[in-house]
Amino acid sequence: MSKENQDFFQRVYEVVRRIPRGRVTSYGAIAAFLGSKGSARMVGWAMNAAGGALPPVPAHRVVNREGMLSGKYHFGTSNLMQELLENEGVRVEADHVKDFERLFWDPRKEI
DNA sequence: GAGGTGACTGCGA
DNA sequence: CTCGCAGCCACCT
Repeated sequence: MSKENQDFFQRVYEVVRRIPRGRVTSYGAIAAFLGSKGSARMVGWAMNAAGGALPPVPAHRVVNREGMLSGKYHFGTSNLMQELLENEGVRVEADHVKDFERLFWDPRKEI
């Protein structure tokens, strides 16, 4: 783990923690905001490592570009991610965020 | 040291 | 319209 990697992870966490309650964003949007445009996978990996991060990172607010809960199987249980979202007022149907375009939070515009 | 994998995305067939 | 492929980069075997 190099120093820059840690920094990258920290930046990802910082952005994710700024996502307002009841809103969502995409891996690609975060990657683009951090300057690693084509590295959406790294954002996903950062979420994988976010499990033990403090303060906690609301990884459930990060979905893929279609609003699909692609990472739900990385949570404790497969339905935990959806429950967390619905608990915040985000409607989820068939693993898809409803009104995704309306709930989408773009760090490039909001920060 | 080399090859495979993946919480993604965009483009071409 | 759906399906497949290449690019991306850190981690795991």
